[in-house]
Amino acid sequence: MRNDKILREKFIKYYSPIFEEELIKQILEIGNFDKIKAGELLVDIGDDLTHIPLIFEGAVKVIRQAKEGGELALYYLKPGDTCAISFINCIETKKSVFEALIESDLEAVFVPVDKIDEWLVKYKSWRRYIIDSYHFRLMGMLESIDDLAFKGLHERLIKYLVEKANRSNKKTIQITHQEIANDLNTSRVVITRIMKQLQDEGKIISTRNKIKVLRLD
DNA sequence: ACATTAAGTGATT
DNA sequence: AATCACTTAATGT
Repeated sequence: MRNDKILREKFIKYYSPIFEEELIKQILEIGNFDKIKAGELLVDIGDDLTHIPLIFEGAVKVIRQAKEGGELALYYLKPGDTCAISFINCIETKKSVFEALIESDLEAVFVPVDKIDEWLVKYKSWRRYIIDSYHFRLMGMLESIDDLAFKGLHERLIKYLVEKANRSNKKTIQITHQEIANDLNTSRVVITRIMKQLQDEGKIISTRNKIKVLRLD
């Protein structure tokens, strides 16, 4: 539509080692290249999914929402990822059962549904990519279930902070206790208390809207 | 200066 | 580990 040149170059750089040339050409021709700002809602529950994103910058948080208020961060999409869950949604023309929020400024190419299906037959690298994506998403969710079932909040919080810091490659993350509580499906007070404990142990420095992760990874 | 939002805390379940 | 009820601190207008 407009000046996508930089995005296209970035896409090529990231995906040409994975996809065969012909497929790259196809995506360049058909895909919608887009940038989306952090904080925006990419997919809401009930949305029709017409495209899947191939990400090459930023991160997306996929959230499960309970009917009555509760929510839980399930997994995160990073550069190189796509969400094959949305792919099956597309094929079945069902509505999304998850919410997807842009965690950090996103750059991705959006591929329409019908092409996904077509390429599965046509390109080996695409098949590999989609199948792997399924696998990774499943493992991501399994990990979330394990954490929820077998780990205490203390441990879950540490992991949350470390992973969040790693995703952005920064030691200092910008977030409130309330937001963390939402992602972990607990209350703010509990997060505040554990946070204080971690601070006393010298593992983090917590100030308003900011947490500096010191020695955890 | 005042209002709003984030974080800290004791007591109770 | 959750909830309540309140306090204190930081920030925006």
